[in-house]
Amino acid sequence: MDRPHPPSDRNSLAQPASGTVLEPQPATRRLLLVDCDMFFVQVAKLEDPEGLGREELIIVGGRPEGRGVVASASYGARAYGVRSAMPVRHALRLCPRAVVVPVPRSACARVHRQIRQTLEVFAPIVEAASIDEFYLDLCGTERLYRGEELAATARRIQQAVLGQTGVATSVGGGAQRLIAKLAAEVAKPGGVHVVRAGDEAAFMCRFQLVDLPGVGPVFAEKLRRRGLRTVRDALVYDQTALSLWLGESRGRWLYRRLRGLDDTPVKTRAEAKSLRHERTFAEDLHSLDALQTRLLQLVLEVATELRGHGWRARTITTYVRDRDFRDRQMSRTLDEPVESDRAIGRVASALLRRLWGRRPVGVRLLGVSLSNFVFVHTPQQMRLEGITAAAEDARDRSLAAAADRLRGRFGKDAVVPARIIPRSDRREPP
DNA sequence: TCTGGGGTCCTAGGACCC
DNA sequence: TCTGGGGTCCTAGGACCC
Repeated sequence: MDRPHPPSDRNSLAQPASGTVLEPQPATRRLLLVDCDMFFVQVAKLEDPEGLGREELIIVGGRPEGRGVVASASYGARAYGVRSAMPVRHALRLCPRAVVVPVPRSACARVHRQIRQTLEVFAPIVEAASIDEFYLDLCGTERLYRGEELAATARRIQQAVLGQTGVATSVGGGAQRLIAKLAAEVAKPGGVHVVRAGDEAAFMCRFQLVDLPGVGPVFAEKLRRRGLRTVRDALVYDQTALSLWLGESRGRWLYRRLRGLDDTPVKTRAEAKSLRHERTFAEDLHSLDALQTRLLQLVLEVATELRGHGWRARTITTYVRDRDFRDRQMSRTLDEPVESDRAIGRVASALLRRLWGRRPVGVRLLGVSLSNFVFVHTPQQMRLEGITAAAEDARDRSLAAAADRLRGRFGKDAVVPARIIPRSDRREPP
């Protein structure tokens, strides 16, 4: 992913450390970004070809009466001014005839996998940057494609995705991820745009600073206060000036980005680093009891997903968004990773109690996040019995596994524990 | 207009260790 | 009495992305 703060600025020409294998690198990379157009809307239509498939005005997001926002809108609805992240209520005022449907999550995940499989036929490295974006590195395919123009390859890939999954895409191409990403924006909707090596600097000059991935509203405002709105405005400053003003790492990052310099590799994605489940309530919750009840459901959801991956987690985070939109969180890292509803629930619940104690005001959103994962089959460090108490034991784990099996057979509401948290907290986690 | 849900990465201070 | 330097881990907050 493109990041505002790259961890290092390694010179790509630097000699590798001894022992690393030298791989021949082509002079310029051939990268593509395949971006699905209004992905959620397309998937919703594919799922319901006779109903939604015939509609023109579609908003995918929360319920019309709830607190949801627009996740994706059809081009018809966008013509009325509907945009992503806009509250659904507001969107419906702009476009009252629009049909509102929830995000079809499982179908999106399925279509995502189908698209990836299609792309893997064309490129040795496919990186899913999000649910609807894929970077392709066509390294080593020069002979296979017999010198075919990158734009022609891109069009064949586009056709294959459409033919095999029914999803229309826009494709950007170039020698850097940043360039491919911006080229895909230019290509929308449904086109292909490739920037030739050497044309990057000129290509960048057509953008506003806020168009650059990694420049969000806060950073854009800071730049605007200096009178900088476009890439062209900012190009007159050298790296020293930008670093003095923005700090070393951010200054260097912006300097390179303005010029289209980006040697971030395309890599197959590693496993997720965190999992979270959260809920925004239709009405703010005003009591710890009510929050604890909702917390248990979230713990159940996120813990089930954790076990589905075959992972355990060491870090548990409970977070809230207060009624005034202030976000707060507390986390706890255990000495040993856990996976059971009971162990995770005990920690999450204790954290919630502390959050509430510090600021007992109405809560609009509650969430539980798990991170610091360990594979279940990774050998655990020996524990000194009697010195530290385990956060969970074999019984907790087998109970959780049994509940997972029942939910797998009879649905997710088949087993709902009456009480994950013991009334007396005699067994504090270590 | 009143702001979802699921992610990633960065910063900065403090604890702790050598 | 006045006080090193570097590294890692944990915690809380925040920007940003789709």
